[in-house]
Amino acid sequence: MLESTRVTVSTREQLLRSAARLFREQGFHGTSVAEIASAAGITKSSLYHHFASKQALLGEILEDTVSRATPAVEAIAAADLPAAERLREAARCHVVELIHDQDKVACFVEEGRYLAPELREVFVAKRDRYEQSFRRILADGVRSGELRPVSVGLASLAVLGMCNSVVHWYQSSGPLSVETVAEEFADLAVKSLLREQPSGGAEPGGRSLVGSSASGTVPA
Amino acid sequence: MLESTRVTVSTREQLLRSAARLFREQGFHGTSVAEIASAAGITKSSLYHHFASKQALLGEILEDTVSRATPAVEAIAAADLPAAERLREAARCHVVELIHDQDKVACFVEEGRYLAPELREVFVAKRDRYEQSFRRILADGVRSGELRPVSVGLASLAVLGMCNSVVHWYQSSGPLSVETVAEEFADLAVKSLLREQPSGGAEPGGRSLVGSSASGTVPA
DNA sequence: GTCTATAAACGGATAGAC
DNA sequence: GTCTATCCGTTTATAGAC
Repeated sequence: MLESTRVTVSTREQLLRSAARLFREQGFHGTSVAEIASAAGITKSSLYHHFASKQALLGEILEDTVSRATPAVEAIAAADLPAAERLREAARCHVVELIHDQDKVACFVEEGRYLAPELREVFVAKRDRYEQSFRRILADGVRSGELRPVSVGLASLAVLGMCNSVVHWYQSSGPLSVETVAEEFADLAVKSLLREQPSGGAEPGGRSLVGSSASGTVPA
Repeated sequence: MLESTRVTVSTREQLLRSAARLFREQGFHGTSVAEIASAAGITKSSLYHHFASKQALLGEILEDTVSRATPAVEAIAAADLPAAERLREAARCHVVELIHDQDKVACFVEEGRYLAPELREVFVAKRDRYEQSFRRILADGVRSGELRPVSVGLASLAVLGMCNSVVHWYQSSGPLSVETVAEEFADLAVKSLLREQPSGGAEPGGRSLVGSSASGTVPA
């Protein structure tokens, strides 16, 4: 590390980024190797010097994603905190990571199913391990009575499905900050499962002064 | 209607069903016209007698879906009921319809973005109109104070994202009934947004006898 | 590490016979 | 309505020069 911050990126990483963006926009099968190479500023043939196949490109995008996200949620799941707080933090972390590298995560969520059988097996195992952290938190919360006695399997899929959907509409150029979205979604996840509301004491049917809390409209 | 129940299906409808199944499994761009025709028991050329293009096939799948689902949720949104009850019913209805024609709805959720620009404009407008029913219910609930003062835009996307995710993992051959999933998800949606929990009075930190309420494990 | 050239297969779509 | 045969552009991937 002789240089302070590297702004240039290796051709290899540039190819991964271009591929992730195009796979997200057009789908894995809707994107040609030539397009990826062109977006990275080289020819199709040169791409094959860096990656053995289009499949290998997708595989590495998914690997990048899961290897970065898994340690973070596993640490949260293992923390010495009430389940509701761990759930909030895990959901928040999930959304933040998702937006941080939106193209690659979108590939993880949407295009992972197009991996060839051999690679897909590994992918599914790693995805399951990631999701296991959420199931663990929910199971803890249900066992302790902190959370409602829901089906842990269903509720985990619901929370993850809700959070993952952010990848389809969030635009960093839009009015909503990463933190706003992450905290709102984490809040929805926790409140949907909490046994007791730490209520302010307002009566049912009471009025609210607020019509819509967040500032802007949400892009389609 | 001289015959009681038609078990045979027109070639045209058979093509739509085959296309929806294959688009769902392999993606729009990952499916060839020849595969669709073959799955319906005819040749590629014969398919072009029924549909002008692969795009037209996708367009009609989406049209089928939206034209069946929209009236149902619009009736619910307009009903003279508390917002929380309308939300529960709309979410339940959404999940039931989604599972009822899972292949076509999966195309609606996942493959609609691959429509050619002209057709996509119509598609997006119809999808927005569908989602508008959810926003309307949520806005009513927030205005009346029945629901928490959340951002209606964000919360609608959260609820729909959560419900739509069912399309990715539900298997009718699995242990979970349509009704179980629909009611659990509707419950999560309502509880995430309700201002006051109609609580049974258990104390926070209390114990539950139930580890996991639904019967079986959930498929990956 | 990048290029030009090319292989070999597959894609959507059409022509025209029956 | 379905077929066989075909057009022709595009696809993934490779060979081999620089």
